[in-house]
Amino acid sequence: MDHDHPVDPERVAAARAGVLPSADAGRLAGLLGMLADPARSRILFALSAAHELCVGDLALALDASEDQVSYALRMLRLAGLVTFRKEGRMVFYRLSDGFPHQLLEHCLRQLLAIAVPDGDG
Amino acid sequence: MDHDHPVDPERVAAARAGVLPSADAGRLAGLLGMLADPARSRILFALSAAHELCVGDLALALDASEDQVSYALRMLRLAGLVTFRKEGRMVFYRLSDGFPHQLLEHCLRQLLAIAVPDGDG
DNA sequence: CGTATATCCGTACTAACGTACGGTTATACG
DNA sequence: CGTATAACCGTACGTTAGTACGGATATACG
Repeated sequence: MDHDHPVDPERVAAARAGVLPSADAGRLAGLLGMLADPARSRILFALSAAHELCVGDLALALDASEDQVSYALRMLRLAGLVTFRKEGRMVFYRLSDGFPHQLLEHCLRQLLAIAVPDGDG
Repeated sequence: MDHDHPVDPERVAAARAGVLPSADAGRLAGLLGMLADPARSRILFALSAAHELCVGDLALALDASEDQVSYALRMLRLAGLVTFRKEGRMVFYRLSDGFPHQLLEHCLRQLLAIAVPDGDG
C-alpha cells in the first residue's frame, strides 16, 4: 500500500478530530439523500408554507402527478419527516413535530444560493 | 384526472408561494446529492478542520481507500466545492474559496442531530 | 348495496450512483 | 536512464433509487 506514513501528521490529526465518524456520516448521508430529491424538498417547502395539505392539493400546488407526490410522501413518512391525519377519504399531511422549519428553510435556501446556476453541481 | 379543483384554495396558494420552482429544486437536489455521501461529507469536514491535505493523508485521516478518496475528490472537484494545488508529485486539496464553512458545518451537524439514531432515515 | 373518488400499495422497468480494477501520467531518486 | 511513488483516468460491475402502471382499500353519496 502506498503512503504508509502521513506527510503532515499534525494536519492529519486535526482532520481526524474534525471529521465525522463513519456511522454518523452514513446517517447524515441518509437524511441528505432524503432531501436530495426535487419532489420531496418541494413538498417540505409547501408544507412549511401551508401548514397542512391533502395529497391532491399538494399535487396541484407542485404541479406534479399524484403518483409522484404519493411516492414522495411515502418516503418522507418512512423517514419520519411528515405526519398525516385522515379526514373522511382524504389524508392531510404536515411536517413532523420536531421538524426544524427555520433550519431547513434557511439552510436549503442558502445552499441553493451556492448551487451552480446550471448543471446539477 | 381526479381532484380537479383544490380542497383548500387558500392553502394551495400559500404552498405555491412558498415552494421552490422546479428548476431551483433540481439544482438544490444536485447539491444535496453531492453532500449525501459519507466519503464526500467526511472529506469536506476533514478539509474544513485541516485546511489543506494531500490525497494520501486524506485517505489516512478518513481511514478510507485512496481509490475511494480519489473518486470522491473528483466529484467534489467537478461540483466546484474543492480546489487543489500541485506540489511535486503530491496534490493538496482544500475547500473552494466561496465555500460556506460555518453554514455547512452548522447545518450538517444540526441535520445529523435530527437524523434517526439507526437505519438510514 | 353499488358506484365513484382519494389515496395507498406492490411490482417491473430504467437510470443513476458508488466501487473495484487495470492502466496511465508525472515526479523523485539513484 | 530506469525504477518507484502519488495521483489520476476510464471501464465494467453490482446496487440502489425514482418512475409508471395496475390493482387494492376505504370512504362518501345516492
